[in-house]
Amino acid sequence: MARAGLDKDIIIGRAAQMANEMGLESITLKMIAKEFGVKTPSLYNHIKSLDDLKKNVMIYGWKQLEQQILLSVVGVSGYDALRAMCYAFYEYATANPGVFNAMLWYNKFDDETALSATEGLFSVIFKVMEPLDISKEHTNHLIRTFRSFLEGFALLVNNGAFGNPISIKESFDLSVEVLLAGVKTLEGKSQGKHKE
Amino acid sequence: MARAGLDKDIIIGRAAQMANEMGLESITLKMIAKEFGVKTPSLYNHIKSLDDLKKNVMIYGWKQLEQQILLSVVGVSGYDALRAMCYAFYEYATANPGVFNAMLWYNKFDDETALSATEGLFSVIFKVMEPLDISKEHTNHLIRTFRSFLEGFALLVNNGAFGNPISIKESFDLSVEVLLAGVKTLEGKSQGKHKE
DNA sequence: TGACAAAAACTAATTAGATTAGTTAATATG
DNA sequence: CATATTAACTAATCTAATTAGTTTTTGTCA
Repeated sequence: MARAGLDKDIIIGRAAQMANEMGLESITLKMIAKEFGVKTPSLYNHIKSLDDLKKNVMIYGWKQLEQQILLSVVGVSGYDALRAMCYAFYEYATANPGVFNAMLWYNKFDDETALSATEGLFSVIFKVMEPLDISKEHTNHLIRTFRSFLEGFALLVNNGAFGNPISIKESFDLSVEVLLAGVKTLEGKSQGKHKE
Repeated sequence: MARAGLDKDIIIGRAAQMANEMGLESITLKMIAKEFGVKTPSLYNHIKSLDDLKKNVMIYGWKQLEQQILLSVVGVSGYDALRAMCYAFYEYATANPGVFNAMLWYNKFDDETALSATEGLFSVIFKVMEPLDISKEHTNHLIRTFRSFLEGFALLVNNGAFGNPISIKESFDLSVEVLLAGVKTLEGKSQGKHKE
């Protein structure tokens, strides 16, 4: 009955890795316990439930992604920075499909922890978009535009839902350019609804 | 032991409805059986498994969506038709969150049935985009662009992941205009990589 | 150092749900 | 009407999550 030296972070890290390897839905507490040479109920000394664990994997993912995105924009600015963030997102999401899956599904806003997991990322994105000549309100909407596209694209790639033989990379490249071109059309405009 | 008059389509329809009401993940065979006043194993006379049922809900959804999209473009053409399709997608996906969820998750391309569920929809989209002055190859990529954005946006809305107080409808409106503006920049261009 | 509180494992048991096997009753078809 | 098929049933199995209650380590402090 020697102790296995487990703790919450170790379990989260391993669960994340296993989720990437075999799919988020496939991981079970039994499997995770086995990885550590421990019986299933022992995990409950560190986590609240399987659902709680998956939520923690979600937070873990957003933190990692924030780091990657941060790295991607050092020394880059303007539309190039926006583009760089898109690629960083895509690379992380497709390289970590299980974790990304958790990021999609446990990312309800009603959850305080989920909120705090993404607020750092948001402030980075805001900083990158600030120098563009785009109104604050448009920027808020555009973040949703990009987020939707990026999460949707990665989801489809990870699920193998793009069946056509045409190149996925080219689709991504073109999509990003189309989005950026669309954003440029908003330069200098304030939001339409303003009664100024 | 009177027969309940079940058949596959009836079960799929009810499962779809229940998925919309309580979430795809929450439905169980026990609950569905109860709805019909039948014991759980009886369902197996009509479906192969719970997973099979969810896959059928997915197909059911794509068929319904195809109808809605078709309706949305009668008498409309060009960019207006593209815009109309976006709105039809959004309305269907958010009005049917459980079914949409199934559409996202069971839509692997490796599946013959999944393929056939969406090919009708694709041909509609192609027809709508044909009159635009956009190369065939760009069109293929752009379909992925729109699909990614639309699935991503609806996913985020349905999950309650947009926490900001800013209007979701305005975000969608702006996003669609940004995408359309981006698409217009491709008019008249053939794909860059061609060695002609 | 030794006692003890807290933490981490464990075993045993419960629950829930999917699924399978084998049985019986209703229905449709000749 | 006879019978084959279909649809329902009961009983049982399996898997996984979770809880309760017990034992063993381990770290701390007098």
